[in-house]
Amino acid sequence: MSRESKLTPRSEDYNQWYLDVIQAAELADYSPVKGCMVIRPNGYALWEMIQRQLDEMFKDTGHVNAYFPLLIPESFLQKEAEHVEGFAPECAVVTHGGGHELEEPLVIRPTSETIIWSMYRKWISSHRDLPILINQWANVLRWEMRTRLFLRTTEFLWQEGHTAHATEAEAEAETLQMLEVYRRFAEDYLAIPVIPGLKTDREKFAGAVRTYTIEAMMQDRRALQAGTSHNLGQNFARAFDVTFQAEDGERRLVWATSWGVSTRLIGALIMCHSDDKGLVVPPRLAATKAVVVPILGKKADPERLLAEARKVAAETGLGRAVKVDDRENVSPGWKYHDWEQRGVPVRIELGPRDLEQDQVVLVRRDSGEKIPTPRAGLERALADQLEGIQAGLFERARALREEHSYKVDDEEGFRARIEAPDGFLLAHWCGDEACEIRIQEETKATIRCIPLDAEPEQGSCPFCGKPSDRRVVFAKAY
RNA sequence: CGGGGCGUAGCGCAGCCUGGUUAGCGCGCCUGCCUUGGGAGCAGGAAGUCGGCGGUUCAAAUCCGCCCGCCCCGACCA
Repeated sequence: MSRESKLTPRSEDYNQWYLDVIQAAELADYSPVKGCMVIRPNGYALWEMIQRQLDEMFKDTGHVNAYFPLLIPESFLQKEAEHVEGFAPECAVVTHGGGHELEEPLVIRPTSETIIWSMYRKWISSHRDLPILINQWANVLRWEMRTRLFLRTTEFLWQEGHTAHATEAEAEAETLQMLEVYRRFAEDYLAIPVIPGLKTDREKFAGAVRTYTIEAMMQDRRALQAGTSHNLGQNFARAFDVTFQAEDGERRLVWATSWGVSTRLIGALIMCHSDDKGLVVPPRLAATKAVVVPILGKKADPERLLAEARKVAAETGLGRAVKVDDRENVSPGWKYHDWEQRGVPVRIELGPRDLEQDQVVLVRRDSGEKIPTPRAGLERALADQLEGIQAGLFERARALREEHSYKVDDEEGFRARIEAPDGFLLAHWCGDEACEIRIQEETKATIRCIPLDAEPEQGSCPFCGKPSDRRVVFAKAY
């Protein structure tokens, strides 16, 4: 029996459980610098899968990748009023280089709008130069007061798309298109159901006209913003004087969007699917989709068993995504726990008895179900199980969200519901920021978004009683 | 920045209150034997600036002071 220390149960301390899962799966480690983290190979593999898929989706929608520099002249940040107000406090500033104090301090990018729009000014002169559809994969740095692995770290990896358009309508269409790309990615690959919606002015990006978001519910029923897409209007074009000559000969300001997702998605993935045994990775995102565990022992010729295990791996048709655990110094039971902690979707057991019966035993990470499977039909059976897991994880997460989404119509009901164990509160809101602030101060709940598919419905704000024509999503958030 | 907790071997901890030879324990690690269908067993072994600096003392992991770091909880944010 095990004498290993187990993970803190989710039910006991969700936050500690989250940290335990990360450690047990070797996803990340703390760096010597406060607030920064080292993304270990297992964690980086998840990021690579995210990158690979999203990059395809970006390119399918006409975008190209480029790279803009890490260092930005401090003055650039100050060109857009709201933007500077939003980011100045959390910027790290380089003041020295080459042993001398710099003439102008350089800010380490907290986001790249300013450096990019300073370049767009050079690149755009005619309507024929538009649209510009650029994305970049990069690191950014924000001096956060409080950090949490993956969810909020001082430095993080992300992608930021920055597009320039001739018309407002085109920019809005782009903003919504990318939100939809994010929604599809989150649901089809991360298996995380999300609510696409509009942020309130209070919650929107500093410098944006409108911010759209996809909001997800974690297993502790708190909300997590998983991606954002901004319609920047002409704010940055104005700040950096970026104009183009239209067909009619007139010079006009360019319309802009930006959109991004970050390594925070890995945090979402962990908090959405994992369990008391450790990480659970949706098959489509798993670099290792299956692992063959040979049951070595005296009952069968170990050499032969190992050779068969390797054959089984080949029979899965998974290529690099299947591993054979041929370690001889640890028991099969140890290996089971080891791979479960790492979230590998399917374990393939192969022992002497299986060998006799020309079969393997598939074990699902999500349910623990053991499925004896003939060798002959392995590839197909395994593919089916992987699909089943992918769909099952999404469905389970969706069910949890539905179960914990409540319509509330009065202040008392609102206050009662928002106390632990929380959930999404679908309530009317008058649209007044003062009311929004008051609700946050008194209940800790924020408006996560105004869902895009919200049906028009007459009602009244549960706090001030003023009329409202649609429900919004309130929740406690990460 | 406030509140709480913690710093002793790679990890988790005991020892500290009541100072006293070579600072312990579990896991992990190394070697060998033996095992292997849910975290095996035996034997041997390596591994420590006790977070740092200063003070008290014949003597400090232990008492006192200052400092540093990290984690968790809150206010800001993706």
